[in-house]
Amino acid sequence: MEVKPKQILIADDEPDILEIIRYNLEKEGYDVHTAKDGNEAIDKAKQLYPDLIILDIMMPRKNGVEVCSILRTQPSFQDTLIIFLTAMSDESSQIKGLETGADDYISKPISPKVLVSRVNALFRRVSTKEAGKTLQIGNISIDPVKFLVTINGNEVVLAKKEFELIYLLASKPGRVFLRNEILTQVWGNEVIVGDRTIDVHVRKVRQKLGIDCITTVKGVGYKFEI
Amino acid sequence: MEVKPKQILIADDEPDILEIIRYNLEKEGYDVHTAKDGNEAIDKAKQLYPDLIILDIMMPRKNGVEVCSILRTQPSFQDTLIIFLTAMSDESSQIKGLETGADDYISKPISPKVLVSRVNALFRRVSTKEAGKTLQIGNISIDPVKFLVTINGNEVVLAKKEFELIYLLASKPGRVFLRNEILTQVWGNEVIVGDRTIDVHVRKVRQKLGIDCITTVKGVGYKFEI
DNA sequence: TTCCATATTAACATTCTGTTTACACAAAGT
DNA sequence: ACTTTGTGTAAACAGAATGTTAATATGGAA
Repeated sequence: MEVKPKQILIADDEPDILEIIRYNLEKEGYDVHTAKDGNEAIDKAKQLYPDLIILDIMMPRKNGVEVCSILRTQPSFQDTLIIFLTAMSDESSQIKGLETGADDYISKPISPKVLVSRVNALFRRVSTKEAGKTLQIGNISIDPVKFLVTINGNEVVLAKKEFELIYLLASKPGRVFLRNEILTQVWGNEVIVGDRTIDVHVRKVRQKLGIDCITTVKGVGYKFEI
Repeated sequence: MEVKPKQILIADDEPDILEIIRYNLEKEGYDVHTAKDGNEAIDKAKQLYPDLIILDIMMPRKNGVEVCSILRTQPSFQDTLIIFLTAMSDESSQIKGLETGADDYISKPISPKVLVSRVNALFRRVSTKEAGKTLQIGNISIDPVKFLVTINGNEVVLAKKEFELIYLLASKPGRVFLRNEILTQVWGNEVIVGDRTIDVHVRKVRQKLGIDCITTVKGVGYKFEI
């Protein structure tokens, strides 16, 4: 299975820092996006749904802690990884950061080596338990390795996009995914497709699976449930 | 996910101050409304139900403290954030302000930086505990992530507006929401709809839930209670 | 290249939601 | 009793959102 590079969003008001981080993370094979203040970070986060967000604590237009708590209130960012950048001395923000729901923090001045290893470690930590795993919901299993959906032992073959769609939805059964969210997660954030594209894929999945496990929430999005 | 920008109402009789504040807060991404005296502040507050009200202490036609205590007597403004603007020297009003039920005060002359950070801090304080959470009242649970209302384990599917309505009411069980308040919270303050619109939605919710958890308070509004 | 499956669009059909209209009903005031 | 005011209900409608189908594009494999 072709693995998309992880999307990382970095927010810091110092362009130099931004570039150092970008350089080192892109070298590692990540896709890096940047924002220069808190509000831009929020906007881009909602637009990209990145896998990891790195937030400087001290930023204009909403500091890192604020951005973090705002994002965390939304279901879509409940499980997004967040790392804080803190001034070395500032211990209290470190604590506060972790309280607010950050997954890690990195002290400035930044050592590229530390940065990269922390980021890798974080992805490793979640990937071991989360990603690439066969989902099992009721009598349906979704195996991303074999690229196979099985219902009561019957194998169903899905096309790539169809599979990614059902895999996304099924990764959090019950949770509603906004159309926007689905678009960026499955199609990628630069691709622009028409309104009906999602529907058509949903339809095909429903059709192929034969059972009714994708529910429409009108005006909102879709969710997986049996 | 669509998030409405926070609504802020500012009341001050000096147009310059009004504009400075407006400029800085709009830059932060907030929606700003203004009033030039105490009475206008009250009127606009009741019309907008803003998330935050910034009141100058010295104003014609009811000063800030008066406005604050008047608003605080109404349930609808019990949880609205209020900040006072005070003259630097005037310590007694600061104390009085906090006694009256303000959440913070800012000394004049105003530093945009201080202003913005105080405002952000205030929102952060409340946002961490409030938003996006599953409500649980008695045997009813209202889950905005799954977009689902559950009564004794039975799932009830509501349309978007219906859900937003019940979620608002249930967010403060027992508290009466004025019709106006419901309109601005659920429909938004620019949308104009007819008188019966709320009723019809209330009716549909009652119907779908099957149990009687929305109480009519005639001449006033509705409240959630079991 | 040609073939084939997949992905996307376009056009149209369908469903559902939100809103209004019209009227019934209840409570309170005169 | 009559009027006024406010809410409940049902039906009807417009428009939004989604479903469906077929046609077209795309891209990879033979």
